[in-house]
Amino acid sequence: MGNPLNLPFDPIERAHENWTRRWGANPAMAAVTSIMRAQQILLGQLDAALKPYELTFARYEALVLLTFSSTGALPLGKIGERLMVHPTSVTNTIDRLERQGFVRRKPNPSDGRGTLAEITDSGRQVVEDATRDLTAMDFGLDCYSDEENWRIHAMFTKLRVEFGDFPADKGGAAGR
Amino acid sequence: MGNPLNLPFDPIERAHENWTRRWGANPAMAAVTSIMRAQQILLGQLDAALKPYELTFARYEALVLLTFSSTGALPLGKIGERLMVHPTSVTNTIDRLERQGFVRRKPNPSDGRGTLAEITDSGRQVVEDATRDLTAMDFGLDCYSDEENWRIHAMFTKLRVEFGDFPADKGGAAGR
DNA sequence: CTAATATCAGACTGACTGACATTT
DNA sequence: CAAATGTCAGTCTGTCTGATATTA
Repeated sequence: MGNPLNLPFDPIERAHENWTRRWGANPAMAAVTSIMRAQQILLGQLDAALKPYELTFARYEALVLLTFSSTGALPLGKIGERLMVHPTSVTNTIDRLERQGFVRRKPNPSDGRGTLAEITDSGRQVVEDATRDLTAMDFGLDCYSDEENWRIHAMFTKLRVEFGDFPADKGGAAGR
Repeated sequence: MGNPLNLPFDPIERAHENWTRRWGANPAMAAVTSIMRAQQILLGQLDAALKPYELTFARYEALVLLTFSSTGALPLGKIGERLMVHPTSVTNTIDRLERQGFVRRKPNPSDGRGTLAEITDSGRQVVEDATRDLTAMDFGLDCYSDEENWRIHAMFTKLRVEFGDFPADKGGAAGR
C-alpha cells in the first residue's frame, strides 16, 4: 500500500474516535498508528525513487555508508552496527550489491575472521545519481520546513536514547 | 534489530555529520532516518508485547477494527481500506486469525462476491487482554507526554494529507 | 578456552504482481 | 459488457534462530 488511499475520511482519526468511545482517549495509540503509516508512505516513496537504479533504501544506505569511509571499504559487522540492521541482513544486502557490481568483498587484512565490503566505481556513480534524485524530492518530506524536519529528528532522538541505542550525552543535535 | 543498539555514539547523528561534509546539511535525510529507526523500535516493542497472545501488531489491529463494528463483522475489502494494507495482505492476515480461532469467515449476505470476517468470542477476549498490556506500556511511547504524542500525531497527519490519503478538511484533529 | 566474525539453512511476516472465478 | 471482490501462486525484502567454520 505505497499508494495514496484516497479515502473520503482519515482512517486513523476514525479509529481513534472508536478507541476513545471504547477505552478512552489514547494519544500514544494515535501517535504510533501515525508513525507506522508515515513510515510506510516514506519507504514507498524512497523505494519508488530508487527503482530506476535497482536499489532499495536499505541497499542505498549501505552504499552511502561506504562512500563515507576513507578507504571505501568497511567490515560487514560495522555496516550492520551503523545501519542498525541484523548481521544476516547485512550478508544479504551485500550479496545483492555484489551481484549488481556496486560492491566487492575482500578479506579483512587486519582481521582474518572478517570480510570487507568495498564500493566499486559503478557503486560510487549510482550513489551520486540516486542522491541527486532523493535530495530533489526531499526524501519524501517536502511538505515540511527545515525547522520541522529538525524537530522530527530531535523528537525521535529522545525515543532512541530512551530505548537504549546510545547514551543521552552523545546526541549532538543540541541547538538546531 | 528490535534490540537496543547500545552504541557509544548516535549512528544517525554520525551519518548526518558525514552527509553534511559531503553534500551539505540535510534535515530531511536526518528526519527520515530517525523515523525509520523509530518505527523499527516501536514495532519491535509492540510485537514483543503481543507475542504471549501469538499476535503481531498487524493482526491485533485487524481484531480491534472488528470489535469496533456493531455486528463484529466486516468485508475484507473494508478491513484493508481502514488498516491501509494491501488486499492480499488482508487475505493473509485473516487466514492466520481464522486458523487461530479469533475470526471466522462468512459469505457477505448483501454482496455475493464478498466475504465477511467475524470476530469470535476468543477473539474478543484476546483483544481485551492485549489492549490492557499495550495501554500499560503506552504503545512504546512512554517517554512522551500526552501533548507530545498529540503533536507527533498532528505532524504526520499533515504528511498523510499531502500524500493523498484523505482530504485536508476531514482531519478532525483540530484543537488538541 | 572463549569470544567474535561471517555465512548458511530454514522459518516467518508482509508487500506486491498477475491471473483467476464469481458476482454486480 | 466492464468493474469490483476476494483468492491463489509465486516473487521479493528483511528479520530472526540456530548451527557452523574460522580466527583472535
